[in-house]
Amino acid sequence: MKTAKLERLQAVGWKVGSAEDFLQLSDDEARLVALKLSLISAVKKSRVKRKLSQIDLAQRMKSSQSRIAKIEAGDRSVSLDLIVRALIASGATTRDIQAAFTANEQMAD
Amino acid sequence: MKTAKLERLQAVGWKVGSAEDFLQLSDDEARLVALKLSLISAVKKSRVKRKLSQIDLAQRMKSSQSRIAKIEAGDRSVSLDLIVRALIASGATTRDIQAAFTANEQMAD
DNA sequence: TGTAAGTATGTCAATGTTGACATACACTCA
DNA sequence: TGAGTGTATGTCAACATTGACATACTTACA
Repeated sequence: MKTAKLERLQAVGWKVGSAEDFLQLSDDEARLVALKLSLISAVKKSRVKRKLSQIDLAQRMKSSQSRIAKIEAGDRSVSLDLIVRALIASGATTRDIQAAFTANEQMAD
Repeated sequence: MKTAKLERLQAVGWKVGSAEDFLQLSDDEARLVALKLSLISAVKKSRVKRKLSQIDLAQRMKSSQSRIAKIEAGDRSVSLDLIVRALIASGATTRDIQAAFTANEQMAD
């Protein structure tokens, strides 16, 4: 983005926007979505690997079976926070989490 | 947790709870907090490295300067979602994000 | 000193996320 | 068939998070 004439305008503000901004935002958004998907599949993989039912996992993280189902279904009412909490509660190691990110790298861009 | 006499009781429910549950929850909580802190410091590192002001970064992710400040201050009104968005928007590579997790591994357990 | 750029903190209405619950669906076993 | 176990989906009041704004603090530079 050209920072020429805009510098004075944006001052304290910041709502400038441009096609480039939009494109980058789309790209970033895509990266975030891909990351979420990777972590989601890691949750299910980790849970099943440890032979935990959705109810078991829900107990472990003081949540409910329906929430776990929504996590694994990729319901949009589920935050990244909750996904990572589920991943940790499912017994996933830090290495497992990193692996999910690695898988994500292949999907991104 | 012993699944003996409880099996019948929990049935559809799942609010059983125990000292072990509590301890594990604390541990999981600690892991999540440590992870957040790692990502937060990665955000600031990445932003500064690329010579972006908080306003610059805010523009990139359609947020506001005050939110970026709160992210970096570890304000508890900030979600993991927003931290990761900031990390991505700051230009951090997937490798950078992984590095943040690696740093976290040293802090965990 | 002053002024400009960057950062920090408090507030709040709008929006997003949560556990909980009901209920439906899928599958296995007897 | 029916009972048991596990999973999926819709709903909602309570609670959490958001961008936006005002304003204060901090440096650096002249």
